Amino acid sequence: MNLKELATKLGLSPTTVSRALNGYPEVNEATRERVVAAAKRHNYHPNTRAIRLATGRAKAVGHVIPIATRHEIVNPVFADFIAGAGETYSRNDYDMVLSVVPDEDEDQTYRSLKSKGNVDGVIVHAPRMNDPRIPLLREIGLPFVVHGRATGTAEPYCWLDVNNRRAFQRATEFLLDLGHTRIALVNGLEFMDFAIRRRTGFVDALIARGIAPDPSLMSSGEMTEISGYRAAQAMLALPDPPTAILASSMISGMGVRRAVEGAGLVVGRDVSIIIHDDDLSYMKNGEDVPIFTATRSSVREAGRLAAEMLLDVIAHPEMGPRQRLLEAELIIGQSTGPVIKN
Amino acid sequence: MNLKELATKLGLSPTTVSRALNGYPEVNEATRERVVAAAKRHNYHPNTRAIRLATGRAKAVGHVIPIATRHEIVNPVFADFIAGAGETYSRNDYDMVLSVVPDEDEDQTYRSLKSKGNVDGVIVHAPRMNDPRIPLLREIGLPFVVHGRATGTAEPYCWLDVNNRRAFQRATEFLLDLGHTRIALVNGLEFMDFAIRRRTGFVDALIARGIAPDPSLMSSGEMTEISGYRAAQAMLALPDPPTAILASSMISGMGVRRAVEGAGLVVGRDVSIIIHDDDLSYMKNGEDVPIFTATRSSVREAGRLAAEMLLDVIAHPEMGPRQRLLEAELIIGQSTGPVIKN
DNA sequence: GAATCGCTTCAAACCGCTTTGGATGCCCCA
DNA sequence: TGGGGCATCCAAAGCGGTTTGAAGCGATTC
Repeated sequence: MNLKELATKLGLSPTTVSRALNGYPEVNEATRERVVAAAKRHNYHPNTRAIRLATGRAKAVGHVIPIATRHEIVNPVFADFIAGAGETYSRNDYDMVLSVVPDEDEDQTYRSLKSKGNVDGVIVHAPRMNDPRIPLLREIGLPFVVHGRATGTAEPYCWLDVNNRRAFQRATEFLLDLGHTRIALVNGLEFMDFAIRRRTGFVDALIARGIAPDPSLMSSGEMTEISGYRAAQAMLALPDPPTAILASSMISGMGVRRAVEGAGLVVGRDVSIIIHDDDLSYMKNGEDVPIFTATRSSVREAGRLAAEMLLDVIAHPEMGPRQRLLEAELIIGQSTGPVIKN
Repeated sequence: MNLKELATKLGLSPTTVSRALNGYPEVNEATRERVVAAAKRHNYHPNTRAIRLATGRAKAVGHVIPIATRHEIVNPVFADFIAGAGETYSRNDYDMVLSVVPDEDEDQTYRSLKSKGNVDGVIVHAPRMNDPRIPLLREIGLPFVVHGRATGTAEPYCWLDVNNRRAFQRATEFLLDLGHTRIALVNGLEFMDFAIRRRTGFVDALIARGIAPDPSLMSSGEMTEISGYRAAQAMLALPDPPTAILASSMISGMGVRRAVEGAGLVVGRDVSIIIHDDDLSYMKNGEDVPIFTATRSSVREAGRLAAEMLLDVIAHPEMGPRQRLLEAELIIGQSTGPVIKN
């Protein structure tokens, strides 16, 4: 069943039927009801391909996933973000198209997405310092929203980010207030923008209390269990080991916990741990793992909001770049406690 | 730059230009080269929306992700599968569209995907027994490939699956050969088809050796760390605890390991563990976690192959349902050893 | 009673490509 | 020398919607 057939069946022109279904004002209310009823009865759904050609809009949004950087993208955080964004798209009748490409093709993928008209906009994932994708997308004129920020980019652009600096600053202050002075950071890869900001927050908080950051208590690596384990294990073997550790994710935090327990120490008593909790839907802090003190910010919610922002940018590009900074909450769990004096 | 403009610039008709670019034989080779060169020079890319309308094909494949079942779908296994399938789509110039919908809307989503013409086919994820999606998709005539199988479905359909039964049977036999007789299964949710098959393989192997399966050594639940931990912990507390445990995933296997170590036992000596390893790209057995003995089958490769199968079905529907059964390999790691006699 | 106006409706153009059904020119052979 | 065959190329008709410009018509206005 297509428009023309439906129109014939109703004894109306395609024009009127189209307008009736799309809520245009210049059609008689009685006619509209007749049309809507017939559409439902005949199970008529306008052909998306035709709509797209006629309107010149794709009604679709792209997410480009480079695959050589194997750890940072195909990961649970990404899956949750996608799930959140997908909810927004479904609600707004947009398609979400994922492009999985070798990362040397990423540029070309954006260009062809634009010139072939597959999508109306894209979400940029995992920004790095001076991320080249931002000037590229501006140049080719493809609307975009960055999940995170890219330090070093001069021109304003759309982004949605968690206040990573502030979150880690607060977490560090919380540990300092508990009397800890030997505090370690098990960070993500520090070419990622979020990791840079987290370290900044951590360092700032220490300096504000007159504590010089100790390089041997700061590590950077992939946010895996083993990576967290190794970093923590090495630090705990130092002559002057940390009494508190900040981990950049729940996964690496689990590695940290294993290292602590493996050293015969008790989490929350001998060593405090604070993690950053992305509130992953398949691995809840306190439900799927024993509860950690954490800076929490739902990455799924971030996906929802970033998608909303993108749809808004697509609908109203004239309104200029939007930005939004989400604050993480500090959840007090059982993995932290006052420093033990001896 | 569109077809008409390019044709004008070349002094040719759109017909000829289109044919030249699409490799049709009825165009002079010299002309074709001229056209191809001009297309490249002007960076011409045919508009996807127009192609789709004109050809009546979507050049896109759908993956429907229901969201209420929070654990089973938005999980790392799914992300890896998607990544694999996405590679295939990119190579074949197909779009991958993800629909994230509340699971009560799943039926309606398939129907509208079909009638609105957004996709040419879909992949069905996480099949259950007598899965209603299979008759539905057949009814509405949307080509599909199931990742896994649905026990109870009479009519033949396309699927790609790992031989879960055989894999768990072999793993169990391996443990039996090491002298274990108290072997436990920490399975996934048993309304999922793959979990049913794994249990079957496990039970069959025991019975073949004259061992009656002990219900208290068989658990079923979500494949999370904590779930594996709890199940193993309970089993180890039994009067006659297992000396070997089969875990349905690496994640739950890590929980099992933690329970074993927490009970003061040594993995691979006091208690053997075998996991099923989906060969996840962000969490490699032996690289990101200490090496487990495992039944291994790459879910990412499964994604690649399932996508290829689907594209093939779309291109040649007349060739009927295809099926493909992948065998898992048995990887001998350090988490298994002969039973200790006492 | 003619001109005007708002409310409805429609015919036709258009989006940018593919594809059908010729048309043209040229060579070859009877 | 005329007709058939082949190699090229093109005009025009879709694909299934949206959108522009205009028309029909009863009511209102002067």
